[in-house]
Amino acid sequence: MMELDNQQQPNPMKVMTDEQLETLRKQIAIYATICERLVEMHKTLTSQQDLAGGGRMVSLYADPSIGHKMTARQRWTPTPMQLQILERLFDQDTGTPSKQKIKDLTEELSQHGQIAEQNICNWFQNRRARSKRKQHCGVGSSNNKNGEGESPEMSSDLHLLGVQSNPRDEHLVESYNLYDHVEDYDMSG
Amino acid sequence: MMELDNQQQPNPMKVMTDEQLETLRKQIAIYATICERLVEMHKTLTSQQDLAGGGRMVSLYADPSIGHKMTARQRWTPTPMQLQILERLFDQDTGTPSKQKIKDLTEELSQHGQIAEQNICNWFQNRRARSKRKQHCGVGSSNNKNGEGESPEMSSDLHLLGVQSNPRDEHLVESYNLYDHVEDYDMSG
DNA sequence: GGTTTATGAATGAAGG
DNA sequence: CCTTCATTCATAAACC
Repeated sequence: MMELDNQQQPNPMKVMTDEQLETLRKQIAIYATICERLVEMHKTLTSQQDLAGGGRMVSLYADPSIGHKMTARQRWTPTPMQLQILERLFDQDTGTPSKQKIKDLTEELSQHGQIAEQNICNWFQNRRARSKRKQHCGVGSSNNKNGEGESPEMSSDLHLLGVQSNPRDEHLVESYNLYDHVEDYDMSG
Repeated sequence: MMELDNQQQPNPMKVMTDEQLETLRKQIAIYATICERLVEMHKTLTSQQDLAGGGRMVSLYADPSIGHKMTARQRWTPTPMQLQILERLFDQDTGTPSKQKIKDLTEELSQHGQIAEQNICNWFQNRRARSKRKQHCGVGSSNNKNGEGESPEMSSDLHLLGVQSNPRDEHLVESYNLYDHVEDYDMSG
C-alpha cells in the first residue's frame, strides 16, 4: 500500500523526492513517539489516581486477589506464597526450568494469586542472572571501574533527575520535554 | 503544525499520487486523533490530581552531551526510523527475509543510523519468535479479554480511549523503543 | 512523600 | 529456527 520505497528509482515515475519522503517518515515517527509517551503517561496517571482513591495495598502479606481490579497492574508481583514455592524450586532444580515444568508450576501458583507462564520464565531468568552476578562481583571493595557496563544504581539516580546515562548516544541528539510539546498539540491544523 | 494537508490542492506542484496522499493522511489522521484524545485525558487527569508534585510521569531521556564517549556501544539499538521500516517490512513479508533483502535493507537503514546485517537478521528472528510466543500465552496481564491472542497492550489502551486503529496501522503505534531522534521535532515548526 | 532499592519485563545477541 | 543469556529499562516496594 505504501510505495514509499520507490523514491530511489531514477525513472520519471518518481512522485516523491527524498526530502519529502524523509520528512514524512520523520513526522510519522514523531507521532509514534508522542503517542507512546502519552499512553504511558495516561497509564501512570490513571493508576496513580486509582491508588490515591483506594489507598495503598498492604505491603508484605497481602494477596493481590483481595485488591481491587485496579486499572490493570502493569507488573506482576509474586505473593509470598508464590515466592516461597518458586525459590524452593529454584533451589532444587538449579537452572533447568523445563517448559512442562513451567506449565505445571503456573497451575499450582495460580491458586495463590494471578500469574502467567511468562512471569515464571522471567522470574527464573532474573533469579539466575542475579545469582550469577552476585558471585562475580562481591559486595566489598571499591572495584567500581566502569560506570556504563555495570551500574544500576547510577541509572536509578539519574532517572529521578530526568537524566539518563545512555550508552547509545552515538546518534542520539536531543531530548525533549513532552509537557512542553503537549501544549502545542491541539491538532488545530 | 502539519503542512501535509495543503498537498491536496489540485495544483501542478503536486508530487504525490492521490493514493499515497490518502494513505499518509489516513495514518497521520489516526495519530492526530490518538494524540488529541490522549492529550485531553492527560490534561483532565493532571488537573484533577496533579499538582501534588507532578508524580513521576514518564522518564525523560536527556541530554546526550552529558553522556561520555563510552568505549563503544555493545548493543545495537534501532532508531525509530529503522524500527519503523523494519516493522513495515515485517508486516508485509511475514517470515521470508531473503539474504539479498537483508543486504538491501542494511544499506537503506544505514542512512538512519549505524546498523549491520547481523542486526537485521537478529531483529527478524527475535521479532518472529516474539510474535509467535504472543499467540501462545497472553503475556503480562493475567486477564485475557480476547481470545485472539493478537492484542498488543497499546491496542487495549486505544480502545480505552475510544480510538480505533486498523491492524494495518498498528505497527506504527507499536513502536516502543523510541529513545532518540527527538531532534526531529523541530520540523513541525 | 521524596528517594533508593529490588526486581519484573523487554530485547539484542549467541548457541545449538 | 528455537532456546538461552546478558544487559538495560521501568516501577513496585521499601526506606527515611
